[in-house]
Amino acid sequence: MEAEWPRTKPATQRRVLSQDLIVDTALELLGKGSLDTVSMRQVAQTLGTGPASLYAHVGSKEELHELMLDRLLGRLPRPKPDPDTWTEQILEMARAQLKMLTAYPGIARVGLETVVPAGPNALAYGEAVLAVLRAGGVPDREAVFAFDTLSLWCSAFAYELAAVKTGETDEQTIATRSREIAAYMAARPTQFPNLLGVGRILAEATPEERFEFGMDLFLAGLVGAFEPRRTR
Amino acid sequence: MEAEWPRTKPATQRRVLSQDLIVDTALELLGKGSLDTVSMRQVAQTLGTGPASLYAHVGSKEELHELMLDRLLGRLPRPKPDPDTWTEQILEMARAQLKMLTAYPGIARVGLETVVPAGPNALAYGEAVLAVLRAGGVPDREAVFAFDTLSLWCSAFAYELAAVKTGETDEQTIATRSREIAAYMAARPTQFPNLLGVGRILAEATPEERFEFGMDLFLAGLVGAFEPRRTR
DNA sequence: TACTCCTTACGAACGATGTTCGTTATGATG
DNA sequence: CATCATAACGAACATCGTTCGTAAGGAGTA
Repeated sequence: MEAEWPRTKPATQRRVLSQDLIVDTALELLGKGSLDTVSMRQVAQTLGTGPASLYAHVGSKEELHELMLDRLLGRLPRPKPDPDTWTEQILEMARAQLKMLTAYPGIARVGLETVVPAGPNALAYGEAVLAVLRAGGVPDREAVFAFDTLSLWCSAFAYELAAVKTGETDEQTIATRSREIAAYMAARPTQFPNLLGVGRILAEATPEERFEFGMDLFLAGLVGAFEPRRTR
Repeated sequence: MEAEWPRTKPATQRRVLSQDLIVDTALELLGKGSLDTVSMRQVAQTLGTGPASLYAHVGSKEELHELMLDRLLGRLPRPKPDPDTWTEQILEMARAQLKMLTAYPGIARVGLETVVPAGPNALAYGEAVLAVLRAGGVPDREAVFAFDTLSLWCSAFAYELAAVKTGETDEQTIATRSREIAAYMAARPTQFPNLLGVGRILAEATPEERFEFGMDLFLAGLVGAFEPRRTR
């Protein structure tokens, strides 16, 4: 039995990295942390290597983040357009989008920061939303703008939610702040005649309620915008 | 004439820092850069000192950012509620909010990340918006939710715009990407029957158009939500 | 005036980040 | 079997937020 000769290079054979593997690992990390925990070093360490190794498959951290978002967008449902139920289809798609964005907290930020979502899945999803809108009779201009508004709304809402989800903003901190605010306003009743009474409505509302309210406004406004006299 | 004796301590007398001065300096930096350029070190260096000196007046970078946002919120107009023109007043306030948020690109992110905006100016502005809404006859619940939706919409839109404004995403990069996307879709016409034709509508639209479209949807939906049969 | 004490200023350092450079090793190609 | 493009990787650089220990200034008191 021979003592092992000290190797100058690691015993394990050369790692086989790939863009898919990196994106997978990054998504796994994102699933249990915020976007900030998905650093080049963390991903590399999870893969048992150093950060420099990733740059052969990914141009930058930003590019990695966009790849992650596109991967997730590929999992969204793309229902077959139905002219009769198009508003419900849009609702369904928006809910799925929000659910996905909050399941991977922090990825919403990528959607907001990416100026032009260029991934194939992003385009396919955009095509799907547009198809439903146009099947519903929404004119070209309104459909495109509505898609734009809808994407922004979902991403923004998910982004706001992510701050709480990831635990980077303590639940107790929120409670403390809310109490401080209430006390601050209560001490100046003449300054806040409106906020004082109704502030708790927002505090007690669930995120789902707030999201649905926005969606209701969006859909009602959209229908009214291109069918202003439907009942006539 | 005597040669100056080398002093062990800096020649300038002790600096007089203050929270206001720090926030002012930070805002000045933000005005000509992104939020990332407003680092503790940059602010300190602009003030001619080290980063540690700031922590006597500001708890953390996050707190500094919130202070900056609150300062800016204090400059927004708070019109006297007018039941006859309340929708125009809301429009005016939203436009002013967007203008401010884009004048200091990157500050919108703070608004999105801050779970509960607690600053006095944030509260005063919320009170003002709520006052206009209620003067217009919007019921309590709808008014509060509408305020929430409106804030999120403005912040999100400004955040998206900031990426372009600060130049951190090159104008040319956008053009290149758009061309790539167009080529990608043109090569797969059966896959993008809807996007292909109307994609350029969005590309050619100005940010103002997109913002106004969202505001139109918002206001139309809001009016319809609590006055569903106004014309009866 | 002399002494004490508390707040502020600040240099230095710690750990972590994204990215680049130069150097190996590997697997395919000729 | 020799060659070579490319992936892997160790080390380093500049930057970041934050903390610690120390020095200095002014206010309050004897």
